[in-house]
Amino acid sequence: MAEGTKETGKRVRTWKQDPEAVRADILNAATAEFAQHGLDGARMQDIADRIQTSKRMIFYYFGDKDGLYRAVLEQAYRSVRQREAELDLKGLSPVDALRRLVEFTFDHHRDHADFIRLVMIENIHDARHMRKIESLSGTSNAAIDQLGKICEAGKEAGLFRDDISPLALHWQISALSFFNVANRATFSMNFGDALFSEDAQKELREQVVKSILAIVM
Amino acid sequence: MAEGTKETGKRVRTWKQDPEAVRADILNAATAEFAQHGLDGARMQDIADRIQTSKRMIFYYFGDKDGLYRAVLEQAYRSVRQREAELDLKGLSPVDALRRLVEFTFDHHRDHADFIRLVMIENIHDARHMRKIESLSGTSNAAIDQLGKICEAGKEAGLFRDDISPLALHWQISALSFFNVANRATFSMNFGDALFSEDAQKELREQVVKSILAIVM
DNA sequence: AAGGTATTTAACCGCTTGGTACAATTGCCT
DNA sequence: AGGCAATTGTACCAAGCGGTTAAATACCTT
Repeated sequence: MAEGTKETGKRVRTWKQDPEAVRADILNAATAEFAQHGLDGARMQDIADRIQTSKRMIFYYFGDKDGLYRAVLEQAYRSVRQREAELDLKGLSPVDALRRLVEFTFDHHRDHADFIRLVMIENIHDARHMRKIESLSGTSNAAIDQLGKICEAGKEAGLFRDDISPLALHWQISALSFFNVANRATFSMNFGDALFSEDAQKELREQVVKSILAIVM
Repeated sequence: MAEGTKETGKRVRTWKQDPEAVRADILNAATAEFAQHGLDGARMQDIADRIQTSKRMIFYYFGDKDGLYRAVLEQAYRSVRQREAELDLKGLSPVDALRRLVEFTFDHHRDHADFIRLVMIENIHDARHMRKIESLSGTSNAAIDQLGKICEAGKEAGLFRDDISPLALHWQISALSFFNVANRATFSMNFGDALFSEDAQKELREQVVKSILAIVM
């Protein structure tokens, strides 16, 4: 095992059986494990078993369970924020931009259930661990800025109301997109899974778009 | 300790130091513990410590940790459904009834954070435990019926659109009310806690009402 | 080639935790 | 009075778990 010839891409693989790759593997395995079982439910041994490594290595690279969890959380947030930043709304009218943003958020949440679950888990812990991560402690966020710009443009064009709060708007977009993924299990249990077919999801997404547009117009 | 003279209310206290009260105490303590720490994070010893009883009694009454958790979940859902059923919308116009229902849901979620947390936890477990509870396995639910009646009345009065889905409507009401409580920690972390002041919450609630009304009208 | 450092393996450790064995106690019934 | 079943207290256990010790291995430096 471990031909020791994996390529990270940049570095010429100085020697090591590519410790950065091991680190990355552990991080990904841990992400899956934590997302699936929560912080307390996750097992270090099971994380090691997901890849070809030993429990020892996890402690070697991440210190302890909490450190690993924090690293997972940090990477997850960083990825999401990056993908958010990549959304290009230039050239779109305020209405189209808003629609696009909502659709993107709705789809993005659906496509990244692991991230949603990590956020659920972190909320169960009252965001205790997030708070310790410096790179996440800032209250600034590109998502709000993006939304703020759309709102400004909309107001100037006389299309949107004057009293819109980008923050409250984001709150609502997030709420609907988040719930759709986070509470699927219990919602289905209580009311059936009719809303989660592909067709129903499309309708739901459109309902969300219309809801948001109704708020600003 | 245990004067052995507690009154449950009805029964004349045949003998025992009121085992039903003990059972109820355990259930309440367990509810708090599970809501706070999750299924895996909860400690049987800590539950016992919350009241004047021994770990032994918990196993005596509930079998094992899972059994206790299921009992907690069942009681929580039963309470919520009962309170939902007590909401009286008779005599209100469709619009007023819907507004009232939304406001009730929003407030109810806020007032029962423990229940919300239990649902979050159960979703992390893909509703695995709920599924084993017969009294919850039915897909029927009074909330939808109530909403269905309002929609019917609204349509007949020519106030509501024809193509409303009570289920999708409930989904949206739940989503907004749920997220407000469930994701408060991470949302505050990311965007500050401006939306969670009393005033902002009132505005948010009104925004939710308007959103829902916009869908049906 | 030798010394040094980063990485990896293998075995191990002690505490926590869910769960139990067993006896004692309590009140009811006959 | 004495048996019986429900309830409770005490002490305990085996397994699982996060974390560690110690030593080997691989590569780099000089």
